[in-house]
Amino acid sequence: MLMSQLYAPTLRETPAEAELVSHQLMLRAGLMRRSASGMYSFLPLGLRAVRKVEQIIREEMNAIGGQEVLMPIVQPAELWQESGRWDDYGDEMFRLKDRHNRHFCLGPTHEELITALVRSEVRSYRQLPLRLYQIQNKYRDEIRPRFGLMRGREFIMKDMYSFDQDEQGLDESYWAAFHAYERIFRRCGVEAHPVEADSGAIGGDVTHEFMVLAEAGEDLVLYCPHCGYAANVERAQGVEPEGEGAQVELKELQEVPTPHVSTIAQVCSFLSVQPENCIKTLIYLADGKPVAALVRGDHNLNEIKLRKYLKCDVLELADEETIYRITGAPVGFAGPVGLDVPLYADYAVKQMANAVVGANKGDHHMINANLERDFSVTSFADLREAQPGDPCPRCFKALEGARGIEVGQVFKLGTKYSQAMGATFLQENGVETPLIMGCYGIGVGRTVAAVIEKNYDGDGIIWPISIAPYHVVIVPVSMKDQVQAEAAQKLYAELGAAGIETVLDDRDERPGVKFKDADLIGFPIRVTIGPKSLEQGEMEIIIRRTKEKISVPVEEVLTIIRQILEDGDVK
RNA sequence: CGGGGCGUGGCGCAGUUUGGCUAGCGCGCCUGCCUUGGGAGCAGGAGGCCGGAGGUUCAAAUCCUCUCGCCCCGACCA
Repeated sequence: MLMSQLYAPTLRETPAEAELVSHQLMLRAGLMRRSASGMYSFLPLGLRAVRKVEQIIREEMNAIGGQEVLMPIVQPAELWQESGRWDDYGDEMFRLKDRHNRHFCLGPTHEELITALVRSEVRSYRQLPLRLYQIQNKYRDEIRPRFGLMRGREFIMKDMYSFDQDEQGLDESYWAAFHAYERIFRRCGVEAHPVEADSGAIGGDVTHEFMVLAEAGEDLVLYCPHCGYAANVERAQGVEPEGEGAQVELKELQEVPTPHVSTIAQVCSFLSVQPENCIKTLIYLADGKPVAALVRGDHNLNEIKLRKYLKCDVLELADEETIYRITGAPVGFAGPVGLDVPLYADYAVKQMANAVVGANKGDHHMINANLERDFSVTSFADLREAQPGDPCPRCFKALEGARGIEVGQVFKLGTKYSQAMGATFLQENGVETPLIMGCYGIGVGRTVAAVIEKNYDGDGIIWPISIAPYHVVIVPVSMKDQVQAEAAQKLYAELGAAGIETVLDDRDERPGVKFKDADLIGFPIRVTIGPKSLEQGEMEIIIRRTKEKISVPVEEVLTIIRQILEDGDVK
């Protein structure tokens, strides 16, 4: 490709719309342009990187017996009504109607479609296992799209679905995908750590997310450097503490006026106490029934844990009116003492003494509240959001925290969809059974963004060879010098013939401009052709990642480049 | 959805408070000269219904109303 022809509009200045480095660089290097909030057009360079990632994914999916299909983006409402997700999915689903007033959505994922596709064709255990995947656009009307490709409303996703006849088969599919994912991300040039996760709206129990650790990540990962436990904060388990906590003298329960003091922070500063001595009382509606959840003032409740513990479908914070009805006080003054709803407390509450709590009375709190003496709870459970420093649930050493970009997730779905949608098969013994499913996603664009987020410097992107849009850029210092131009053309032809993806920067620009663009776009290898070295029969090979410069005799350039590409990245 | 901010040539911005003359600046773009090892220099030039609609006024980028788009923070933590 000739640089003079390549549609790669680079920008000298950083566009105001981008905050994340990867986002800025993708715009500056001319990989993509925004078309609407959360939606992007890929330009040639960006698309080539995307295609490379896709190709790696294809190879690894095929290697575990995956077969590629392509399903429509527009999906009929009926299928989603069958699974119950037409209502569950909410505002995040792009919905539309056709001219006959029939309802459709733009697929946010494809469990329903694939299940419908398979149920009419798979009849027998002899057709299993079946692993189908596609690489397709997905649509989610995100509440707040941001960070370029990190959280878009339209995005490219690889999604595989497995169908097995039993749990063991599912297990095999799951771990096959798991290990394929490890290979995929490694080949793309990033470390992605598998962490235990919550399955969210997709459903299922066993699931791992693959996280690229980066400050820009939207998720918090807790991991144990000692035993290797790693989990998304949504999932990370707490540990039930042993013993009763410190023995201290129980002081007298006392009501104190706290005018206009409703948040933990306000209470602490008003009463000169620490958040860890306060109990937060949160009133929830679990499937419509009021419950109270207690956590220590410096802890956050993990709603996912509470919902699971209560085994309820809908869990939401109670509205002001309900709170007033239940506690007899406006929002901000709820407390466990005398509260007549089921009370569920996080383990940490068990060890508290002389705590500050809401008084269930406007503008009042109580101090020196104590468990059993002043109030009792229905049960204790692991309800709080784990945080760095908490004990590891496996080995009890301190957990550490890191931010992560979720580039992939694998789920064991079980029979959630096959059951709801009647996707069954006949077992060997003739019994009709729902298919056992798994699903496995990779965010393609997000992977590209994550790779950049982990591979850049002050000059621009540093592509790993495996997904670089092009491998080599040839930069003659001056195209007007016949000798250089001819040498450049010759090398360009040679590299092309050798199957090396090369761009020749044939623009009549000053060398500085060409070097800057080459660095910004991030070609792994640059060959500079200048008058001085050429006189000595040499060219310069510059490694983008290390800035290492090697002078090489002209006739050896191809060989050396080949070798560099074969050796892969030096990290 | 709540809060904050921003929409002015392709990009980055000034001008808006206190309405006023041909709406500026840097970069980029075009032509020519010159230059060619890290985003050169000189000269000339093109390009803007100031997001859109309505209104106030002798006069609106500027004031008022409505609207659209984009960015950031937050979204129930009592």
